Amino acid sequence: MAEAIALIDCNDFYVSCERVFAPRLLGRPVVVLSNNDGCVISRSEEAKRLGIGMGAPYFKSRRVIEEHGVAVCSSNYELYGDMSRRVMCALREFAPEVDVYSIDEAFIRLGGRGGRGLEEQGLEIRKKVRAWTGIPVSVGIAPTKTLAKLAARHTRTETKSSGVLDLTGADVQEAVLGATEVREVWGVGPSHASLLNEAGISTARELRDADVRWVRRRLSVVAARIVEELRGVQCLPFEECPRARRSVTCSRSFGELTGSLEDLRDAVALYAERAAERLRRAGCAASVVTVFVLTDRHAAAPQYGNSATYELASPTDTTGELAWWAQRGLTQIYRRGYLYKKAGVILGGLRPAGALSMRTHGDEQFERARRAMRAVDALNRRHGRDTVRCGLPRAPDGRWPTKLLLRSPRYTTRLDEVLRV
DNA sequence: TCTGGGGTCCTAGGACCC
DNA sequence: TCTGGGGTCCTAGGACCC
Repeated sequence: MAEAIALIDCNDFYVSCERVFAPRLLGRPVVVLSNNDGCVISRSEEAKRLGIGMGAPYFKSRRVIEEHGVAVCSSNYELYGDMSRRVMCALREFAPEVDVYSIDEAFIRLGGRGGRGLEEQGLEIRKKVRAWTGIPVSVGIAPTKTLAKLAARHTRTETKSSGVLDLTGADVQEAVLGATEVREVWGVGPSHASLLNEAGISTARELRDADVRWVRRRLSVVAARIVEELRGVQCLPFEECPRARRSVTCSRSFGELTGSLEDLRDAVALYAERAAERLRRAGCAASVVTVFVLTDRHAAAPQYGNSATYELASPTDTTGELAWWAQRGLTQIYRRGYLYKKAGVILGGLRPAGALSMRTHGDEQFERARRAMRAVDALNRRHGRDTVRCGLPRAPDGRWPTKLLLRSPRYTTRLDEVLRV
């Protein structure tokens, strides 16, 4: 049996995570909101049927949510991240190499295993992941990643479906591609979809059969690769090892607007700290620091947005140094008289932190700072985030605790929040 | 009143070089 | 009359993903 690629896609992932620990949410419409309870970012099937849009502002769906008694959860990324790790662990039982694509999706390779068919293997994966983690998944099986994505999506939207679709056969490919709109193809966004539609290409099958040179010219090389992938030619490699990160961002919209530099300083200090923590967890050091501020683009008030970027003489992974540059940038770009909605810190020029020993050698101050970071990280890992903080924040948790009024307990990662029976 | 956060890659155009 | 040709690097902005 020829090798095939399977995409395992968790259904309505954030909602499903909430349901694992709160069975009262089963069978009823549920949505999960973004930070500040701003947008709907995950919906149960029941909620989708009520017409609640993906990414739609919460306040716009509020009426339908109240009318139909939709359960509403603030996002709980600690829980989702941990559940994701469990799902990926389960998948490793089926294939040694798992290509983790996002928090709720992964590719694995499927071959002939003891003569069992691909669909049968897909059903077993689905059953086991469900049993071990409580998360329902869809499985798409095909010769390429793009076709596997298409298969998983198709089986999820079909009303009578086993949750598994084997798209390796020519006939089933023909039928499914013909029934899939081009804008549903992975990598085709709204802009490319309307361009393709104008050219008379409206289904995935028509895109597959389009002139690849024309697609290359009018869209991009990425789009040309999609065409090849739809034809069954592998262009997107299976990635056994996670690719090296290129940047780390920490940014937030504020619960309320502010015009004060002091407020922005607090926010930027917190974001720099968070970004630096993530940087160290990834085992990286950064040599480029960017800080940005933005006003509320939805407001009628005067708009302003700016950023400052610094290239560091030598890379670092210490919070103090990174935060210093972020503050310096903030001083540069801050303008009085505007009401700010959002700020953020981006760390770039990433490289493995191991190479820092070059710099450490002979730089005692830097060496001390790095030892301090290791100690701080260890304490925070052991006793919970923000047990130790860097610098002197005005408020223990920043000025704007992100609004998370409806967040569920972090069942799997906080001892004081475990499920009580 | 109320619109998230974190990423990647590609392209076009300008600056600059020989 | 008649203005080369080819290359690299950088950046901003666009498009897409979840």
